[in-house]
Amino acid sequence: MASTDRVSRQSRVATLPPRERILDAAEELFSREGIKAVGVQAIASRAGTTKMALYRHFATKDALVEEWLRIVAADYTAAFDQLAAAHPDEPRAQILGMARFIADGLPGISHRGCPFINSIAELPDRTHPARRLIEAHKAGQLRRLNGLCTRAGLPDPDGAAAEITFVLEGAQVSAQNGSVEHAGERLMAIVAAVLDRHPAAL
Amino acid sequence: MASTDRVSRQSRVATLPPRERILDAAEELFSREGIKAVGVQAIASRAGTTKMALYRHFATKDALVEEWLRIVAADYTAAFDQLAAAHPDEPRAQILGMARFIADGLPGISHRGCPFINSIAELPDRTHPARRLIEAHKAGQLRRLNGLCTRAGLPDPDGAAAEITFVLEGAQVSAQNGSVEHAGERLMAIVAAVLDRHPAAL
DNA sequence: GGCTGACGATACCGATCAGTATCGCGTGAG
DNA sequence: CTCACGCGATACTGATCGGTATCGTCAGCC
Repeated sequence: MASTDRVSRQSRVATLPPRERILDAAEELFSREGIKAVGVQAIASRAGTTKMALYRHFATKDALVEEWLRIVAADYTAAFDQLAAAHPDEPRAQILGMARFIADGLPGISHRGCPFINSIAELPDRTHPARRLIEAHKAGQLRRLNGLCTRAGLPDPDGAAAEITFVLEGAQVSAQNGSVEHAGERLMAIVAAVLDRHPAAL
Repeated sequence: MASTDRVSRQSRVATLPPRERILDAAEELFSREGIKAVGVQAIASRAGTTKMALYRHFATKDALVEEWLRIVAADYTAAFDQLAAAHPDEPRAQILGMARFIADGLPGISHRGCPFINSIAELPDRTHPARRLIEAHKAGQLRRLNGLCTRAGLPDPDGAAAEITFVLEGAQVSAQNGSVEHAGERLMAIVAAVLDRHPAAL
């Protein structure tokens, strides 16, 4: 009856229950090498356990992939929710905060890329649960951006939300392939310009 | 990379030499399923030949991947060169042409994504020849855009080139994951707005 | 104290992978 | 005519894949 709820991201790795260690190992390896490139044996080894233990907690490798992506998506959502709570009536600050969150993440994922963009490349089947999860997450993110642009009083909130989405995704892709330097600063400048293009209603 | 090119190639599959049939099959399967998901046997079968014939023309699977990406990159470069030849002294028209080229390609790759973005996700090793090829291609594309923005008289050509790059990449990602509707129209409107934001020097 | 169930270790399964060896056929060049 | 060679077909190698079976051990709980 061990609680499966989120344990704060502290380095008590050695004492973490197997399921959490497996998810940590999966996060590490899937992000670094890709889904198909990583075998369940490698994940189990890095988690300091065995394949059998892994399969006691996850029915299949696909289920583990799905759970990993679910956690990543939840982390993003939580960060954005926190932003919303910190700036409840400042949609512009929330949008800039989201951009800052992505921009600050760029060095960390540098040359490796966004887990969603990378994973969807390995999930061509649109009916795959993990792919559905990614698409739902991206749709929700756009919906959030759309609401913020509307509340920010932008004249074309749909267009602005689409543009910001493009720029956020594109910055991650360009940071990964190394073509654009200082992608984070560029990203922030562009999003700020989109907002500055029209007077602040709030 | 134009779809008409691929179609015409495919309709004459029966008469093409084995090497070309293999490259066509690789294009089809790698784009649709991903690199790791496709075995050399599947490529040979779809090309109407055998693994042995494949290995007579390509030393390894990696070499075939590399050659495929080289062709895709060359197709993009050829299309942009053609644009440059058609509008030699109209950098704005060239930029819009590039955006149009990407926008028109979105429905074709819909929900499958750009081959470069997808492939780089499966090539985490930055020293891999195929990855080097992608990075060089993307760097060249940004260089081209940079030159065009400069010649178009934009006050901040580096910033504009980065923004257009972000938007082009982001549109492809968003079309793939299905979050943004009418990504092509959005893309064209944004690029046009970037250019319209400053007076046309040419 | 005795039971239950999670855990680690190991060995195994069938399938598939990239890559190789071999052989027979056909065709085109000398 | 003949010889060489590209080609298709088949069979094979050794490694690795996802997933399963089995067993000994140990910790918690009634």
